[in-house]
Amino acid sequence: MKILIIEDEKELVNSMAQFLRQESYVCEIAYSEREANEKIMLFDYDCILLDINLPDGNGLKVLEKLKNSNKTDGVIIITARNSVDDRVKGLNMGADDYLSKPFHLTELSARVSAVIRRKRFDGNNALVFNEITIDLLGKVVKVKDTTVDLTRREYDLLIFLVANKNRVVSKNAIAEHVSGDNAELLDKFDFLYSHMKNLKKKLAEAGSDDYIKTVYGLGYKFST
Amino acid sequence: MKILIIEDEKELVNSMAQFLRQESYVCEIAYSEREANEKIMLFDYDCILLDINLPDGNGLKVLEKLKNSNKTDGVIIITARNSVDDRVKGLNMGADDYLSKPFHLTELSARVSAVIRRKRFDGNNALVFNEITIDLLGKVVKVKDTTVDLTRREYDLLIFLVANKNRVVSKNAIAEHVSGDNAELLDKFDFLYSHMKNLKKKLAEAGSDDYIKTVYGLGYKFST
DNA sequence: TATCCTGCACGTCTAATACAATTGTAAGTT
DNA sequence: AACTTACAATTGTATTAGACGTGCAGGATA
Repeated sequence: MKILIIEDEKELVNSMAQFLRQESYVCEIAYSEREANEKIMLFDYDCILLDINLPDGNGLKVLEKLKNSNKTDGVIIITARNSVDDRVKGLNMGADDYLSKPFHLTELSARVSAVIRRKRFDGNNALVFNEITIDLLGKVVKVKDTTVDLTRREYDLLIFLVANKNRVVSKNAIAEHVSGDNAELLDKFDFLYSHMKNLKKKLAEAGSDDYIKTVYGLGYKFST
Repeated sequence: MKILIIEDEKELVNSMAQFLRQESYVCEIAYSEREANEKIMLFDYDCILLDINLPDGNGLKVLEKLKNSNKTDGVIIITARNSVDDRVKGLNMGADDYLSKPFHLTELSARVSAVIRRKRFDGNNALVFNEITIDLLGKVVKVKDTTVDLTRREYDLLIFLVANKNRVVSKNAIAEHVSGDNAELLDKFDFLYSHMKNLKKKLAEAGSDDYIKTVYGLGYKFST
């Protein structure tokens, strides 16, 4: 899962990013409205953390732009202690949640997780595809009652595919979403092939059908 | 175990929190309805102590909100001396227990413990996982009749893992729940590693199987 | 005082990625 | 059609960063 943090206080950003990465999110950072707009137009994020008070503009403009495009990113606005006004405006403009400073990082993490579940998985805590069960909260994948021990990357991969089920997802999209590597992605899919192989293998060994289809030249598709 | 105290009399709050911390609970405090609502929505608590008479609103509203969301936190309402009415209303709205002022701190502690057992452990006073037995009342852990002497932190750790059995709990979550420390530093997991090591060692020495699995990069999981 | 908590330094080991070799697919060419 | 060619994708192996375990010691706690 990929998160964009739009916030200019570097110290705060760093601790946020560090904490969320520890929770296995992929984090990117924008320090200004300009940067934020660029990133938002270029990439998809599962959740955007938006500080309303930016140095070079109003954070609400970022939100407006986002909502005018047809992006589905979840948005949590971050407001100063008592600016109820901004908070209300933000929620009216389609933000999914808010958080007022100062906040605990665990609060942040909990909210992010909730927004993502709401946006990507209809608010479900668990997903079921015939014999496959995924406990999103416990991060446990099962095939007919036998637990499949997945590594972090394998789990991320599966979740991303499932979040886009019945649609083909490109390798670029996967790579970016799972590893967040901004290095030139040209032909850098080796790691993806590896994880994909291991994921498929583990699922197959546990007795699952092949729901992950490779679409030659395009990417992969999780279909039911 | 984590408790939220919603109460505006600072002196009372302090003695409650101090006492409960000595009983090795992690305590947080909300002095108003607003604060309470924020915290409740953000965090999971094992038990919430709710004073009905708050300065900025009616405590019953907090309860209502809590029960309308699908949170599982246990609730003990605290009422003034003779307000039978509030007490009845509260219980009807799904509170788990009540306590009328003034009360002994030992009674408070006992009720908290009871509510937590009911909520988190189906009302059991003891948990059994094959050869492991945990006496929640006596805080005694046994492996096949031999008592395992755990320190406070080790015990807390075990209980937290057990309360989330068969799910992966992140190190962040553990640290928060067990120590309540919000210091956000790079090496903040060292103490966790230490306690985890000692806990595992003691259980193993007593002849227990390895129910605590480390999920590399994600956290730990107690699985049966 | 004795026990326990927590930070530090160092060692170990897992899993993530890079690298290399093989197989599979879909075009074009004759 | 059969063959060729250019990649796409799979698979196995090697390397390495970083997550985790461990022993120890000073300091807190009770």
